[in-house]
Amino acid sequence: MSLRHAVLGLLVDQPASGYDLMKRFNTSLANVWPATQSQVYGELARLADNGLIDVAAEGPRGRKEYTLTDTGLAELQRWLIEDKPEPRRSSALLRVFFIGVLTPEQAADYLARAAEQAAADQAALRQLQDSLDWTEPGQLTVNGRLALEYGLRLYAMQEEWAHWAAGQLTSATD
Amino acid sequence: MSLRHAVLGLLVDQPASGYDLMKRFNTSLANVWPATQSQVYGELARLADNGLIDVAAEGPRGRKEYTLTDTGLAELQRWLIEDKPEPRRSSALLRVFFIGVLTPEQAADYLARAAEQAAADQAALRQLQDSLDWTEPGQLTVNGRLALEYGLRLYAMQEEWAHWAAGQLTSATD
DNA sequence: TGGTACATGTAAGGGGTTACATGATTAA
DNA sequence: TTAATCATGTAACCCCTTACATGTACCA
Repeated sequence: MSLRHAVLGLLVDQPASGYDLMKRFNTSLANVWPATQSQVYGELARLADNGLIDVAAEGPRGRKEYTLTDTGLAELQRWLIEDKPEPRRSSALLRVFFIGVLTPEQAADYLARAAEQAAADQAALRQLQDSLDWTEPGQLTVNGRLALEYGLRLYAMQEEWAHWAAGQLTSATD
Repeated sequence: MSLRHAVLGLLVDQPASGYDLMKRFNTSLANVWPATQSQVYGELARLADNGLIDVAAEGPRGRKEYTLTDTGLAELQRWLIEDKPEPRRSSALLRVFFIGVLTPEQAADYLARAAEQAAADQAALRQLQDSLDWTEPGQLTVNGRLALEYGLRLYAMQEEWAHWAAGQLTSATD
């Protein structure tokens, strides 16, 4: 149930409406925890019911601006420290498991495209890194840099692995 | 919708009952695509309805042994080649984004534990690698090796990153 | 004969995605 | 005045998890 904690985290020090939050989800968290509008509004209602957030102000067009309560902040901290990460599913790895049903040519092509994709993703992240304004300090930018570096390292690893795996397949076919 | 393709993949060249499949999910695919008994039986019924698998034999205790049909194999191959990987969610990265709400000590502790966890996961995978019998060739073992290597590289990267991130935080706090 | 392994299924509830539905405010 | 932006909400459908429910075959 991490959507709830993503919402809480985005409200730390920055009160926002559901509409505002959607923008933050679509920019800062796009590569980390995507969420849809329908999900966010539902979760906001639930969090308010449970006292983890408050409606601090109402504006035009029915705008409701939410703030984090003490209870909400405590829950966010608890989650950060206590909760164990859930088991991960990887459709990419699942494909690798079954790559044997393809012809050697198709398999080689698949791995080549995987390597290209990883390289492209890495380039896109690097561009994002260059485009962001790192001059003004703040929690999101500092921690965003850590997350961004994780992404860069992940894509680099994926690219190297795909090349290695392609080599393994060709040597096995010989 | 990858569960469907996991089931199809596990049935390639190896007819099985739902019970058999559960064993394969809990061993070969445990770290790649976990599935529950209730999911597997439901999916088998749906796949049979859609003609992607057939009941090839019935045994004691109501056992139904399924085989892949030509349509099923074709669908598996199509998925391998055509389908794009879905956007990934990472609760680990989400935590990193919000690590600023912890005290510096708590944050350092969190990253230290993340590094330890990655090291432990890597060690567990290496043990699995050593314990498996690689002598008998077969698609699953060959491709399983590729997937295993991916896991080893991923955990290594996570460990290195956690150490680096811890360094970033301490230098920022100074 | 009694326990373990084999074997299949259903139900309830949570979370996610897509699509639908509606309306107010602002700026050109 | 009209188009873009702001703003919230609901409904249907799919996937996943947990728990419940039932019964058969085999082996010691």
